[in-house]
Amino acid sequence: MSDTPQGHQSKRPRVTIVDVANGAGVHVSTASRALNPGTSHRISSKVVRKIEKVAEQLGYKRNSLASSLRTQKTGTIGLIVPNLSDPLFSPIIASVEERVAEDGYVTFVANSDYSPVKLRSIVERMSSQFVAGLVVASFELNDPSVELCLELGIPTVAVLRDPRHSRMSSVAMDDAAGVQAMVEHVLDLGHKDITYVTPPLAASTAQNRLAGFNAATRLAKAAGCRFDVIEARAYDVVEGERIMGHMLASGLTSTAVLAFNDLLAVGCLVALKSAGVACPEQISLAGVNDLPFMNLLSPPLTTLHTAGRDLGFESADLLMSLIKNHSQPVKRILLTPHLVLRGSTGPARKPGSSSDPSAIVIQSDPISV
Amino acid sequence: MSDTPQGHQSKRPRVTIVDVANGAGVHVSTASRALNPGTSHRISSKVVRKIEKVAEQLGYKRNSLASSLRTQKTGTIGLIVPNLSDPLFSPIIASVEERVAEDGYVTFVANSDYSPVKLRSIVERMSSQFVAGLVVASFELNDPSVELCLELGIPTVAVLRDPRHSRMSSVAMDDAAGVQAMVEHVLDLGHKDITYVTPPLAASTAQNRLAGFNAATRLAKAAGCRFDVIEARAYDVVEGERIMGHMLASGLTSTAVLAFNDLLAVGCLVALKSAGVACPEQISLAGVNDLPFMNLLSPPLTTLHTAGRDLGFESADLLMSLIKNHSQPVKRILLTPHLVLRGSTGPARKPGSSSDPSAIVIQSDPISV
DNA sequence: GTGAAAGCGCTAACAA
DNA sequence: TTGTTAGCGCTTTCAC
Repeated sequence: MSDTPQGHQSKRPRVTIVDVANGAGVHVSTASRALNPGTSHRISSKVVRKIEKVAEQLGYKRNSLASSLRTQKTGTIGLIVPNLSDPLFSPIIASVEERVAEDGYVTFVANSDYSPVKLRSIVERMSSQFVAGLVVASFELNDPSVELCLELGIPTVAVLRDPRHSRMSSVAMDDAAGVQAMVEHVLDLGHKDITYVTPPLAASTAQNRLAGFNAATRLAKAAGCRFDVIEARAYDVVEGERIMGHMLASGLTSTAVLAFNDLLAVGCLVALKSAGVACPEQISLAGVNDLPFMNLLSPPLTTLHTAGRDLGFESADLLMSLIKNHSQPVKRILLTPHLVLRGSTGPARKPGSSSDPSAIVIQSDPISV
Repeated sequence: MSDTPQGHQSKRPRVTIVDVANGAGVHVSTASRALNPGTSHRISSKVVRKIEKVAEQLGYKRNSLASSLRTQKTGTIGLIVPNLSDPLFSPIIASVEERVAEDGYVTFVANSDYSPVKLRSIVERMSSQFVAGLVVASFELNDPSVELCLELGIPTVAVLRDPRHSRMSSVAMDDAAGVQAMVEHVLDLGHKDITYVTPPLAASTAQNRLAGFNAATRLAKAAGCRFDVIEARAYDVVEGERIMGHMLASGLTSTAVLAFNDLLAVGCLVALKSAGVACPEQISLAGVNDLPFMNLLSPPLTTLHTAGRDLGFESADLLMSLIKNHSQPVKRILLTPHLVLRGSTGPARKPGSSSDPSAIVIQSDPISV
């Protein structure tokens, strides 16, 4: 990092509040009061109008740096995500930006790259920029940055993460319930041997989804069903492909594979295709998030819909109210994901039919893109 | 917009440079010089070390607001895109953020929502926040904000847009060449009747791609080929679906349809599927951008790859050098898109075979997901 | 309802 | 090499 960022020099010298005051023949303090919504009522409306007119003519723009320095308040909020390129975060970024803009705030974004160390330094930097608040999608389980934010006194909302044992408000999906619903869906389809692909349990989402899977299986295990959990090393398509390849090579018996997210599921799908295993006829597959285009894959992916815009909006909304009233009770908002049933899950293959592709009866009704 | 954004109150009063100076037994100005990379060499290294130690112990963080107010320089740059939710911009956002972070800058993002009016107000707001520079993906053709940025003296780089007749630097794809290559591709496949779907010509990309199409067709028209251009009203999947539905209904004769972008192409694909028209056997289809998952559609989409990360990196890099040296010559960087051939384009159907699906010989070699 | 004056925290002349 | 002083542009007591 170089340390000497430079600014631009405006061509024309900037118009300051002093210029406005002079132009209107009043004192700066009067101009300041007139130009601030909170204090303009203390000035006669005649003078206010005059000052506003002069300000308009001169093209006066308040210097927010000076204003913030004086008031110790800024009109900026920070948004931190673990991976700016993941399509999952796009609607969250967009909706947070929209919601805070309603209250006159602008948004800083930063990428923590799934690193708690980077996250910490971003939080510190944003704190030193005096952000009014933070929306963070990057907290790991027991992430020290949670406490850091709390100690720094920065209003903070965790999104898509649930720092359960802290005093931090959060907005997340009800992961456990969602996965549970997904397990029930495949059980309904007659599957008796189900594998769940989890990523490393660093994030609360990973834990919650696994908990949902385990909860659902506890009931079904009595009925003689078989359940497996396999741990992936990452969250992406490549890893999904690797892990499904691995499973197939080592004699996968499951007829249904549920993945932590769509990216892993898509990777699994790719591996199935290249191994010549039919989905859903031989193996049913499902993901989580309902990313764009999941409805257009072949087969279209059954998944849990994550309402990104709702998450972003709710978290930004919560942050705004937190900023207005610091001593608000901690809130923990859980949105319910809904099951999106598509072509990648189907009836379990008949017991007795081998996993030899040639023995499989193709019985899917093709679901169009 | 409410007008009174609030900041957070730190629990502990902040440590200022005065505290550090007192702690080290030196004057503030000495502390300031010691703590600034640009001036620390003027202080004896012994004192520098002492001051750094005290700063460290006290947990001093420079107040960037005060610093910026004094120096008229900020460590922030602004990034403006027309649609934060479009996957096309994700890698651009990510790579811009990464590149400027290397030089110690943080990134503001904002969404112009394809509105020149909103764009203008965002530019003004960012200017009043003293951004050091701007990367803008939202400029329309002859957008007045181009001149505004230039007049305000803000170093600005247009990305994915090419404000040709202005003094603004830009980084974009060579759209004309790309589309031309795409036309040649389908001509090679034997297509003699080709339709290009363009959006409204508000953006330079739209103009350039159309120009590329026209240039390519001029040559081929002599050979008796037929070319059509149809104008869509938007850039998205829904519009693609609508327009293809419309074309089919009004007796489309083309055997190849090239769309302005992948989203429109995907929409076309959806419409083809629901109309029972085989792609590519009856109609070949291609897009532009190579969005995530385009390789996994059925059929996988032939498209032009837009290197989002490269675009973002190059534009941020250019901006950094522009900030360091304002009087740099205007640069216009063009990246060459490459053709990604997949399953959605195939040989033209035999002349004489009707457009009746039942008469079509299925001859695609299936390309796996 | 308006003016006077102080100061947010920092850096950059100018001195010494 | 270090200290002195002024001031970036704004808001906010405190007077009147």
